[in-house]
Amino acid sequence: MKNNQENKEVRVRFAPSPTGSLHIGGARTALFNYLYARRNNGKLILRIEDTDKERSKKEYEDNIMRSLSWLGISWDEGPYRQSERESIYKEYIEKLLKEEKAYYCFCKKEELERMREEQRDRKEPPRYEGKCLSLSKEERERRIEEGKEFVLRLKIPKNEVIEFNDEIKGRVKFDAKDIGGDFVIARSDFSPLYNFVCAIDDFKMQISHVIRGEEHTSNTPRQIIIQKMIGAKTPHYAHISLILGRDKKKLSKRDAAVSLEDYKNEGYLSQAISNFIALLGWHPGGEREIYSLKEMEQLFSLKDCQKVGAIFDTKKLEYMNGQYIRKMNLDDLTKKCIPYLINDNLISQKKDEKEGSTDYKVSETGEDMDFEKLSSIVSLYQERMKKISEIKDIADDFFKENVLESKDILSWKDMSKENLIESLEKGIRVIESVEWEKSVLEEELIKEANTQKDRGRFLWPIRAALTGKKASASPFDVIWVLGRKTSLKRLRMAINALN
RNA sequence: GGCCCCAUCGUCUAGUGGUUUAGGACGCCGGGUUCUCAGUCCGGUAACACGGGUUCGAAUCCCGUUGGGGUCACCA
Repeated sequence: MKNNQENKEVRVRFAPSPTGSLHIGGARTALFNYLYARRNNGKLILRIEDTDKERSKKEYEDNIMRSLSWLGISWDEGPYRQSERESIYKEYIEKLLKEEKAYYCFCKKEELERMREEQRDRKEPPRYEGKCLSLSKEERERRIEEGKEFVLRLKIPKNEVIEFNDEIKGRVKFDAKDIGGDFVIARSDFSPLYNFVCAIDDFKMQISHVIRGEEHTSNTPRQIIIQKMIGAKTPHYAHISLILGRDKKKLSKRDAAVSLEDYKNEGYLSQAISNFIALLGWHPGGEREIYSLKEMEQLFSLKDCQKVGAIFDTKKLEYMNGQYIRKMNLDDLTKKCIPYLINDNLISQKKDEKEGSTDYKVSETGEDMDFEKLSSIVSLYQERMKKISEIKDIADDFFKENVLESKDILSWKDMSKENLIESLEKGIRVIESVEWEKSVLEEELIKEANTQKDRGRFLWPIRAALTGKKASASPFDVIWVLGRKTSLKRLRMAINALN
């Protein structure tokens, strides 16, 4: 006999089907389950719903688990795979058949489709009317003998109202006659279908709370019926509102980036993603909106979940990601930036044949570059990045031989060629003679800039010559990071370009 | 179409009958800092879908209308 303690244990599950990579919606469902388990000292079970053998792929299963881990979601049990539990389902199918709660159906697909169309035309809800229910035992056996294709259907009790208390939506009622008739629970090879395995597994795994997307609301009465038939207790249900695309429809593959891995690759931080998607449909109240996973684990409650779908707005995600990037320590940020620089062939990792602090090589110049230098480059853009991937575009000039694609970039307001050259030459003189100390460098450059009628006349050409960009970090920072030698070289190249 | 669910600024939301001239955040606009772009600081724009009730009082409760979403497979 189970004691109360055991009955009260919170057990939730995340049950993805491995037919695609983990996407934003699935990630949020997983997150809510995880948070709920943590908040209530419960367990999270990972269950792979791979009953569709055609569409299920191992690579997707791997992707899902990888993405969950990346997000910081860990599970306490599993992964269980439904493909490995077929004997359990078979047992129940046979039991139901024996008790005549399920039956064989030999109707052809085309036949059924025609029937559904007719029902639709008559403006009736499409449902299976139970044609094969009346087949005699002999007839049934004869057809099986003949090798006729069949499926197994569940005998749905008529005139019954299935009611459940949704933890988010409140009381939800379904009329048994509205759930589509005697639905199919297994194919002819006895391989079971979703609603059936889901109900069995939630029971077998003693799931206390089923937290899943709203699209499953209408499956709930079917699963409750099955649970009743096998004498299982129904778990609590909570259907969370959907994440919508810009078109206000369920977020789907059609929407730009939906796979979590895409976001990871673009340089979103997992903390930013979990924070952001959690707040899409959940809010603990008040005006705060930056929460760590740990904090959310303490605060999460189904009561604070929104009933309405939320549009996925990338702008705010970007903002939030920028916030998290700014909060990172520089070494960690640099480590995250390096793969993007390598991938863009701006730098390469040196084979560690020799001892030494130089770990990287600049592809274009062949120059060595150590981690410290890289992090000083990254530091200039920590406040400017929204996504890590931006580093390769925003800071590429640090890894190039010639940054000046066009001399046009050098001009500032109405300055003449002579004026520009003059500014660049002044810059060269300051850099050549100044004591190599960042504060002194900045001081001297500003002093020089202040002799102009506007500082831009001095600073813009220099910064442009140094970076080849309209937008960048300040010339002081750039010179300091670039170093005296490279800075002078670039300024001279700019003068040459003007002449 | 049947069934189910829902409805506060463009978006995410706070708000659970009076403390609200409806608060915050993103976005957008303007300004300060500034050679540029960011960042940062300051300010502004903008919403209770509509109509009936209930009540001394409704964004908050009830009903209806409209609108939106979900779902109706031998997918999950």
